[in-house]
Amino acid sequence: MRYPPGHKQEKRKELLNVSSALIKEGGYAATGIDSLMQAAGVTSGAFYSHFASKKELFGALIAQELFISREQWAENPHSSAEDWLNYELDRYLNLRHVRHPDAGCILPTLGAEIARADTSVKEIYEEEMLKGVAILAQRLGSEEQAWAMICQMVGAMLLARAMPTEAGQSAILESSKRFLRDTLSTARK
Amino acid sequence: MRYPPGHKQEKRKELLNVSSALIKEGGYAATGIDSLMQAAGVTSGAFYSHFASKKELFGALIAQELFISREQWAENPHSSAEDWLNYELDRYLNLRHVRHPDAGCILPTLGAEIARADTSVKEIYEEEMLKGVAILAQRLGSEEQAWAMICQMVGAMLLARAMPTEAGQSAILESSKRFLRDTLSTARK
DNA sequence: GTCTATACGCGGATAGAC
DNA sequence: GTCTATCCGCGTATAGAC
Repeated sequence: MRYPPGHKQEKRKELLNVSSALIKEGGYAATGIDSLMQAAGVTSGAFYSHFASKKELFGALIAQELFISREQWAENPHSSAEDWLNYELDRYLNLRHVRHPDAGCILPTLGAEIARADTSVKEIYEEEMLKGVAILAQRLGSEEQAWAMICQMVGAMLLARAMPTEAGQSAILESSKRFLRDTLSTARK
Repeated sequence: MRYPPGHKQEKRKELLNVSSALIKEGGYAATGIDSLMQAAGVTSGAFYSHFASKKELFGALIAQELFISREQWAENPHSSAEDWLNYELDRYLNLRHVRHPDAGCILPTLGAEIARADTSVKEIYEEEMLKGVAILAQRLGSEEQAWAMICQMVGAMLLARAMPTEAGQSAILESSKRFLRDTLSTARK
């Protein structure tokens, strides 16, 4: 069968999207290529027509996911510093995000596995993170505050997801939200 | 089932200690019982004389590790709020901790896997975390600040460990440290 | 309690037909 | 490109000897 030009690139992207959700849900190490490809409607053999290895998939997944995260910042409609911040805090630190890691930020769910990965994977992570911090620093006024905001949100999501009850999850989310709202507000300057 | 005699209790604790280090290093799912028991000098068959399953080990590991973390807070020699805080920030947010997850806090390295575990495991996590937050809240003045400090430190360690270079790791650690130092200082009250 | 041996399934990756 | 079939190793857990 003959395929239209660009078909392979599109198929690769499709496999990547399906894999991203499943790996964010179940973890990188724990999710096999078989189940990823089954979810995409092909067999595991087809995987290697698009990726050289599972590690390459991991790197591509990180780059794509962090790119998407930055795009979401750009969609924030508010111009005032305070409104912009509140919008971001509500978008990240909510129970829907806690319950759906497959559709959320890659950092709370896969950060520890990136830390255990090869240097080649970590370099992709670094490059994408530095782009994000640079953008955020323009909004907040300093790179220090940009890193602090990211660490706070990622840590809160990580610890909230491990809580067995909604009450416990909310306690963590709301604490971090109020804390960032107070400490990053322009009123402090 | 009867409770084991003292000798068995000690052996169980020894297995737990060895397992903790290896699992914090390599991840819970990725580290097999074979390699854990090999490091402890026994065979995998012996494991099941002390634990009903790998999940039970995971729960016991979480309880023990979070207990140890609380004990470390108690060892802080400073009485003034500012000195106490600076001591904790330096103890947690440093490059040695980044480089040695096997000897460090369980939350950055295993938090995501706790989030994916059974409710029984999460309940152990919740119970131990609430004890810790209560202690920290006494120091900082509110539970909100206690949660915020923990989330910030855990998030910073998670994201710093994924950085491929020491410079990148330090940028994150120092940002979080200065941020918490400024925002949690008693001067704000 | 700990050992050896084993049951049984899933992991990543490859070869060759179509 | 995708399929089926397969290699080979590791995963948890159990059975039975000592």
